[in-house]
Amino acid sequence: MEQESKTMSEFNNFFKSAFSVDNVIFGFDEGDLKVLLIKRGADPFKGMWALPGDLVYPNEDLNTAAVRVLEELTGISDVYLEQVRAFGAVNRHPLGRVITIAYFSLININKYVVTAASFAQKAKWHSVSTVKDLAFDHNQILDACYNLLKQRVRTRPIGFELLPHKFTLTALQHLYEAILETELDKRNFRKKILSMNLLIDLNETQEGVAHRPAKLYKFDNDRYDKLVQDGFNFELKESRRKLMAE
Amino acid sequence: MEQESKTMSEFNNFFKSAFSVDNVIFGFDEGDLKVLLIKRGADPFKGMWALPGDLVYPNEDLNTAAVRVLEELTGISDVYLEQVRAFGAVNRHPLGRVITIAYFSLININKYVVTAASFAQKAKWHSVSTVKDLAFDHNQILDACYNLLKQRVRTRPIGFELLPHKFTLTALQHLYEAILETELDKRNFRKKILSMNLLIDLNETQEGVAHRPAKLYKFDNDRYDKLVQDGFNFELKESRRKLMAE
DNA sequence: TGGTTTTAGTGTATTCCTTACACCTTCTTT
DNA sequence: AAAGAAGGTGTAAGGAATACACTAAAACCA
Repeated sequence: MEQESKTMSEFNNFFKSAFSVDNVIFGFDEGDLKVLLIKRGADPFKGMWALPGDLVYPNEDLNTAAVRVLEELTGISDVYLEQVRAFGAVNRHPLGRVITIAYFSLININKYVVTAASFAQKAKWHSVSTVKDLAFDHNQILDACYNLLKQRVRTRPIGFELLPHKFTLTALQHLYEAILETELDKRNFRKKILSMNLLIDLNETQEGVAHRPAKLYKFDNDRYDKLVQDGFNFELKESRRKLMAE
Repeated sequence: MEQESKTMSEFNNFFKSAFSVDNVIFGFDEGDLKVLLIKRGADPFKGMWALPGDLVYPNEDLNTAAVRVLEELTGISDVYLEQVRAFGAVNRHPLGRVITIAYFSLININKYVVTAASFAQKAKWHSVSTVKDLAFDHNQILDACYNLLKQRVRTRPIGFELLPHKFTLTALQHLYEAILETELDKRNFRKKILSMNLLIDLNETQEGVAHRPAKLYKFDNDRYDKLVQDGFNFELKESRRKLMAE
């Protein structure tokens, strides 16, 4: 939303009420969950970091707009993308009534290419854990998206979307640990993940590491599709806290 | 949304783009999950059943609008209400671009009073399982809300919102069975529910039933609030299907 | 009034999943 | 060839989910 390239009169065309999409684009790098933010070059909130977004064109579906925002900024399409919810507090936008539909998407950070749009908008990856003081209500939006991601990652095998095509089990575990902000037991994690039969052993190993190289796996899309049709429920439990006790 | 009492010129004020809320109001009666629908008295979709909704006023928060729709129609406020998501397909509204934010709410059907608004709009409870051919994209919205309800009811103790203040364990079980469209084992259900210590035994029994009267319980709000603060996770499992086998 | 009807209410054994936990293997580096 | 670093593996114990059947309490009726 709130794209700065629009003139004020174009902007006014969308009012009295306008709607936008904002996209929380997650990536994973250096053992850390990242989010792609852009630095605002114009008021309101000039100079502050914000979620990438845009007003929705009159003849454009919401999902299409979210995909467009992602594609223009990153050059990537065909990724995991899900609507979270609408944010519509009356005063969330200083220039008028704008509600925004929040999306989150998961991309393999290595596929990210700096596009003209992302260059112009000074896009940069930030660690989710340290983000603060975003423009508009974007902190609130980020929180909501991150919470949904935490839930999704437990109940659907979407973590893979954040990794390269080929990955090691340790990388996968680190990803889950970063997202869930918890430590997982190596043996139990592997047992659980492998028991789902959603990984294909590529019979390849890492190269160029200064230790025993790990086996590489890829995600089994075909098998996943079959399981989804059947009502499959991926579930990953956190270490159980004892809460029922009085 | 799409309230018929607006004149065409008032309606036009909201366009080019307008947004509305639609509210899926669930109730429980006669062992059956119900949804409150209104019969449209004007085009578009004149004569068809639709979800209650309205355009959002320029200075009104989305949640406020959803509460207002519920209150005007039913006379009830202060109930469980949650946003589901936005629906914004370009052609979802025949008169122009209108996106809608879907909410669902849970009410005790006995508290429902026929208001002037609900009378004028011919509001009526329908069994969720038999609803079809709603106006606009309202079937799709109902489906999404029902799916979220199924999920919520497993992970949060919100079922109580649909029952009278005092209820029996059998009534509670029937409610869960209706929502989840599955049968539950009586003993296991009671064990699970009671082990959460979220019910207060009122030391009262049913009256006027032609069989052994059941004990009455009420929901323990205070204890629930404490548990929520602590990150409590209510969980109700379905009978486990064997899905991992190849 | 006693028998019939109807729903309420209760316990246990089995199975399966979750958890906790430590050592050997394989590769690189020096 | 020894040290360093991460990879990879199995088992026992505890706890939750499941399956399952009879007795208890009230109203109704003959």
